[in-house]
Amino acid sequence: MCARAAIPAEKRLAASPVPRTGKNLAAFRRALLRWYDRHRRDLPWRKTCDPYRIWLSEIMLQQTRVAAVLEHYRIFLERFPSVEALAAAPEDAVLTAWSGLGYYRRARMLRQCAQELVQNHGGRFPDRAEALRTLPGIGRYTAAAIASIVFEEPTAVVDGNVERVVQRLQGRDLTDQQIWQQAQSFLNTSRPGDFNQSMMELGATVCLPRDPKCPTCPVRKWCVTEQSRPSANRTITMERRASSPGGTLTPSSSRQVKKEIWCVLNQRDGYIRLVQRPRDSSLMPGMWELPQLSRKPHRTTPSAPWRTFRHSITRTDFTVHVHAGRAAAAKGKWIPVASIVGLPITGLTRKILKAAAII
DNA sequence: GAATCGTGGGA
DNA sequence: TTCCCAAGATT
Repeated sequence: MCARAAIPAEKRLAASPVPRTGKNLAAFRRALLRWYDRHRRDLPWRKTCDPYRIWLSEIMLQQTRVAAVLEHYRIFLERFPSVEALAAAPEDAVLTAWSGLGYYRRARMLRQCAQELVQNHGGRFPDRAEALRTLPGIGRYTAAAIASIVFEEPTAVVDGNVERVVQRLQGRDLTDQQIWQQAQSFLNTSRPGDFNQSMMELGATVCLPRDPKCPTCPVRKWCVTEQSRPSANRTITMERRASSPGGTLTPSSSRQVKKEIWCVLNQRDGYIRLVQRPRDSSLMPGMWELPQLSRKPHRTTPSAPWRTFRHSITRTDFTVHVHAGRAAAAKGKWIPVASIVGLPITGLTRKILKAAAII
């Protein structure tokens, strides 16, 4: 738990109507926090109260699994140990450290935010969610997460986990507004940061989307969904809310588009041929990748691809044939292999170069 | 409000 | 293999 900041009394005492008695509510909070204290995962951003590190973890974790974040988090902090270091860095350096994590706009806004903090806030983070919310890349969730975890502001977070947990507890569909309201009413205002994390942790490790582990759930006795389950051996999965008001579970289940592409892994004398995506591209702008062929090669040597990868980007499933050798690659630049580590390359490129033992 | 933005892993 | 995602924010 991090140091408490001075929070106005009216906010601390703000009470929303809840469908439980005060006694039940207190027991619910106690049970969840007790479970969190005993079972929470040991994660690096849970060992610090440094707002810079908490902020970085929250941005990296947006739509991204913990396992994918861990290594990037460590390396990013080595490279940019402070807001000042990040603010002073070239954008490409930040993108390089972000390479492979995806959603690269997060990295650019992270740097913009750092610059704004240095220029307008003396390099310090605002301690209230309302103020944090105005910074680049910080939305409603992230603002509340930083404010509650770092500064102990009693404000609830709602992410995908919390949404699912609240819906299950209630056993019915709620609008976004109702979910935020419910989360706020559940909040333990003595330990808001820990309580928020306990709700998310529950969703991430117990109240899973498809196969919730109800028998081990610390708050099952307050859960309408669990109570209505016909048998402990059966699992209830989240039903889709395709067209319900406030429905946010699954955004249009458009099926994946399949595409086949060919690219060239062209090496010579310690150099490799790479091309930079347009700076104004909506997809991975300014990042480097292997030169692509417009269509399947049929007269090249060798004609068979060196290797084939599968890689999905947003809604497109790519089958990527990588051809090795000296195929003419008019586009791109010769890049020294040794300098690739300092270049923002796409996740696919990283995957291929690793498979080729180049990086 | 809907569309968009990456990736790797598990069921 | 295929599908579904995971600690959202922006436009």
